[in-house]
This record gives sequence, structure tokens and C-alpha cells, in this order.
Amino acid sequence: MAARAGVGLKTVSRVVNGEPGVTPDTERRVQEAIEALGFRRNDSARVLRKGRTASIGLVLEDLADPFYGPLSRAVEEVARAHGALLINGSSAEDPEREQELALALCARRVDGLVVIPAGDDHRYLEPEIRAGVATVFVDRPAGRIDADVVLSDNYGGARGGVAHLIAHGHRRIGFIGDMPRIHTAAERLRGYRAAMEDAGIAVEERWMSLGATNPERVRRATEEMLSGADPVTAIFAGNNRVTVTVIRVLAEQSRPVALVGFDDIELADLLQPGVTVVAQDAAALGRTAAERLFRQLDGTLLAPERIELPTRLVTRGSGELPPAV
Amino acid sequence: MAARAGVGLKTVSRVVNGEPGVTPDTERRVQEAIEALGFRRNDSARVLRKGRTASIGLVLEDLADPFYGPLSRAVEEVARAHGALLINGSSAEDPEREQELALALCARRVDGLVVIPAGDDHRYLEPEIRAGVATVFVDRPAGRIDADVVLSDNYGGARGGVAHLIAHGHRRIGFIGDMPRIHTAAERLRGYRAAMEDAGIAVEERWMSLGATNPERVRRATEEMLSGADPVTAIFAGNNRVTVTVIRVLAEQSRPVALVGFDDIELADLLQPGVTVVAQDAAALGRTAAERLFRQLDGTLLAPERIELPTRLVTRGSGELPPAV
DNA sequence: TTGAAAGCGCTAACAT
DNA sequence: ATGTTAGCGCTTTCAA
Repeated sequence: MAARAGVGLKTVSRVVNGEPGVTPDTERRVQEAIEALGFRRNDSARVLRKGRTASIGLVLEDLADPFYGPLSRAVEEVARAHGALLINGSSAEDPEREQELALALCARRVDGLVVIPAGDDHRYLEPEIRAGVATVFVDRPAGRIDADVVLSDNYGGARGGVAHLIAHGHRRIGFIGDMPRIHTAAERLRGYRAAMEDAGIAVEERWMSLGATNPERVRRATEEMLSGADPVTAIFAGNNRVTVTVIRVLAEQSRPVALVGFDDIELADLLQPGVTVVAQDAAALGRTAAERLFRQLDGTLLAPERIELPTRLVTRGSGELPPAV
Repeated sequence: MAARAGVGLKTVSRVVNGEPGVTPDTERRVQEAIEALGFRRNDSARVLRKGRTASIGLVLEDLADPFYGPLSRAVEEVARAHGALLINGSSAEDPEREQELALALCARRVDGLVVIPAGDDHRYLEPEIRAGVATVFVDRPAGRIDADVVLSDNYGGARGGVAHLIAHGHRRIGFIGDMPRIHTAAERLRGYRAAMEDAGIAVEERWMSLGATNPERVRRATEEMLSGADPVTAIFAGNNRVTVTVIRVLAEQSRPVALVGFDDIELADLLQPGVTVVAQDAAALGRTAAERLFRQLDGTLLAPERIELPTRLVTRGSGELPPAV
């Protein structure tokens, strides 16, 4: 490479990186050689030498979920603004896979890591963090480790949503959520209980159903709450997956059942009735986390913080239905 | 590291990589040292030496688009099955950004590249391909370069969808699509024209509108087609973004207008009427492309091929409405 | 079974 | 303005 241009190795390096101190004439000669020989810089070697990879990792649950797409995109935008690439992987809600992925990313020497936890113990990241890998957790808190966390106000959002149903006259309100080991699910359930308690309503066991969010289970849970002697008159759906299935089941019912869902859904406004939701801003979640990550990297070393983003109640009709007699 | 365990450098390497030829006793000593000193293998150096990175790149249009989420996830699954990580970036439909991203990925020495083209000239990838980077294009064909391509049958799908409308009595049918420079948009328009021609219908200019898919423009285009002397009685929407906006506009109309959309949409079955669509399988697109990529990598060197996946007409009501008088 | 030496492609530090 | 040297952390090769 250098030989072909008849210059020293370092000069080539200078040209490639646009560093100063090269005569226009030499530069041209080097450029020619680059073209002719088809030179392609090897960033692996560069990384090895410089210590920074200009890439960050994102471990999330499922890239195909409409909630994580925008989040991921927001992280990518911030990374791009900082000249970094994004490597991402899906944990599929499996703690082991989360760890495996996160450590693989660290072995690649990503500069930082944004993690949407599947597990509840992140001590395995301690050596990495000590070694300088910036780390931020999003959507759910880190487990057994002190780190930056960016969350939505799951508790407050759910509490507000359920209070909204109560304000519209409901007392028998069902809650269908994700597996209780998932932090967001637990928090939303807590919000549900709080709103009910605020209204002096004693919650019955059969009004609550936590578990996998696959359509079959959610359908069964919904149907059970709607049958029997004193069926619920309203349902609070714990996330977007649940909401979609509950909508399907409610559409088959003869009497109207009120519904408020956590997470916004596309076309929710066009259904009959429109679906009232507690919306969280997935993009803001991602953006905030990524910005925090790069601030860690900038050396503005700040103490780990817990940032909570507000949710927003969007009324569209389904949450304002009165209890059916 | 090696010093601490009192062994040679290579022995540590052997232990870390689980290579044979180490006494259990020595291995234990090395493991201890690893724990104590918090060793973390640096894959950058490994890559530099081995030549392969066990990672592939994915350049797509927008990770936040519900069409690309599942596609990306499918690519990731295949990569994972082959022990590779996925690095992905969004081109935002900007050819320059596509190129910048693709080349950045190549500089990182990804083993392969899956590209959803934004531009129509991919000669810039020739040196990379020659250097051994496996490359597959998805969703849209490569430009001015001979490479593997995995596509949906955009032409046939659109033709079938429009024929469906014609079969239900429509003759004045509008087509609203993406910018004509985008291959899928052009192909779908071609399918529209073919179906119309098959039926002996002379297409009028004002029935066709191609351009950006932002809500404002699509809304305007829809409203124009629906006004005037001989308004269209049916609309074929060129992709999921367009469909969503058209649904909104149609919901405001007093008379019913038939609609068939390209791409499936969540909750399309629950709207009134249900939305008839030409569905493509985004996950299959991604899976097929990624599998092809790894077959290139496996050395089963095959000649570049063009694979076309079928689409599926899903009737739900909106496409079966008769023309309103 | 183990180790020493060379080198992957690059850049930082120091000549010239 | 340009070149030389050393070394990033690992694996490959060959020798002990």
C-alpha cells in the first residue's frame, strides 16, 4: 500500500484519516494508490489500538414488538449523532439470553450498553462497568446493582387509568397483565390496587390475572372475568399485547365493557369505540437513556440516577363507557 | 494474566477458548487467575487475527416502521443460529446515508451485509464484495450490480388486489403510493395499471398519486380523488403508511369507499369495515435473505439469484364494498 | 502438555 | 512534511 505510493506507512494513515501535515501532491499520489489497490481500512485494528469502538449495544426484549421499534430507533439516532453504530439483540424475555448477549457485546468492546432487562440480577455486569463500559437500563430497573435507570411512571400511569374507570362509575374492574416477575407488570398492578384502594373498593382475586401475554391466555382470562355471577364491567389491560387481544374478545361480547390499555396502539382511535390508553413515549425513553449513556462516556461522570418519564391518558371512548347493567 | 497463574500466555488462551491439551490442574489455576483479575477477552484483537467477526450488518429504512421490525427480528434469529451478532442502522430513505452506513459496517469487517436499498446504485459495494463480504438485498433490488435479491411479488400482489376491486364492480379506482423512485412503489403501480388494462379500463391521471407517505400528503391526495365530478369509488393504498392515513380519511366520508391496502396492519380486522389487504410476510423476507447470506458465507458459493416471495390477499370487508352511487 | 515468537492492521510517540 | 518504532491483545506456528 505504502510502497505503491512510494511513501511511508504513516503517511498513508494520515491521508486515510484526513490528518494535517501532508502535501497536496503526496496526498494525491496516496489517494491514487488507495483507489488502485482497493484499500479498505480495518476498524478492528483501529479499535484495538484506540480503545474505543464508536459503537454501543442495545439489549431489548423483541425488536418486532411495536413498542421497541421506536425505542430502538431513538437510541440509534442518538448514537448516530455521536458517530456511533448500534448493535442490538433480542433477549426474548430470557434472563440467560440477556446476559449472554450483554457479555458478547462487551467482548466486542462496545463503548456502552443500553439494556432493557429480562432478568433481575445484573451483577454479572459489574466487572464490565468497572472496566469502563457505560451502562444504562431502560423500561425496567437494574437488579442488585447501582446504575442509571430510565423508566416510565408505570405505577402512576396505571393508577390514573384505573381511577379514570372508577370515575366513570365502574367498581368491578379487571386487571390483565404480564408475568409478575416483570417489573413493569408488577408496578402497573400496584397502581391498579392503589386506585382501587383510594376508592374504597375491595379487590377480588378473580379480577386479576397476570401471566404470559400470548393471545390464548389473555383471551381465556378475559372471558373468565366476563362470565359468572358478578362479571367485571371494565378491564385495564397491562400492555399493548394484552390490549389487542382484549379488544378482540370485547368485540365479541353482547354488552359493552369499558377498557383502558397501557401503551398506545396504532389505529386505536379508529376502532368503535376508540380505545382509551395510558400512553408512554417509547422514543423519549430510548432517547433519554442513550443521551445519558453518552454523557457517561463524555466523562461528565454523574452518579447513577433514576429518571421517571410521565405517561399520558388519552381518552377515546372505550374508557368512558358507563358500567353495563 | 499468565504470570499470575504461573503459566504461559498460550495456555491461558487455550483455557479461555476451551481448547484441548491442558491438564485439569493447570486449567483450574488459570480459571482462578481469570476470576481474580477479572479477565475479559477482547474480541477486537481476536477478529484482527482470525479475519472473521461473527457479525452481520443490516441496513434498513426505519427500524420504527412496523414492517421492518419483524424483518429485522427474523434476520437476527438467523444470525443468532449461526452465532453471529446483528449490527443495524436506518438509512431513513436517504441513499447517501445508506452508503455511509454500509461502508461503515464493512470497515467494521462484518462478515455479511443485508441491505434494504434506499439508493439505486450499489456499485460502491463492489470492492467490498470482491473482498469477500457476503451481500444480500431485500425488499428492493440492487442497482447496477449483480447480487442476491429477495423480494415480495409487488407487481403480482398489487395486480391481484386491484383486480379484486374490479371484480366487485369498481371502475374508477385510485392508486396512492410511495415515491416512484422506490422500486416497490413503482412495481405496485405497474400492477395497478396492468389490472386496469386487463379490465379494459382507461386509467386517468388524477387517479394516481405517488409521493412521500407522510399523512398530510396522503390525506390531500385521497381527498382530491374523492371530490369532483367523477370521484373514485375505490382506493388501492400502496403501503402500510398510506393505508393508515387513507382509513382515517375514509372514516370521515359520508358515502362508503372501497379500500385494499398493500401490507397487513395490526387490528385491520377489527375496524368497521375490516380492511382488506395484500399481505406480505416481512419475517419470511428477512429469514430468506439471512439464510441466503450465511449460505454465501458457508462457501456454498452460488450464483446471484432473484427470489420472489408470494403475497396473500386477505379479504376483510373494505375491499368487497360495492361502488357507491 | 506447554511455551516462545511472530504478526494480524493500525496509530501514538517520537524521530528526521 | 514525512518516516520509524513499538505495541494494542490475540491466535497461529513451531519448538520444547
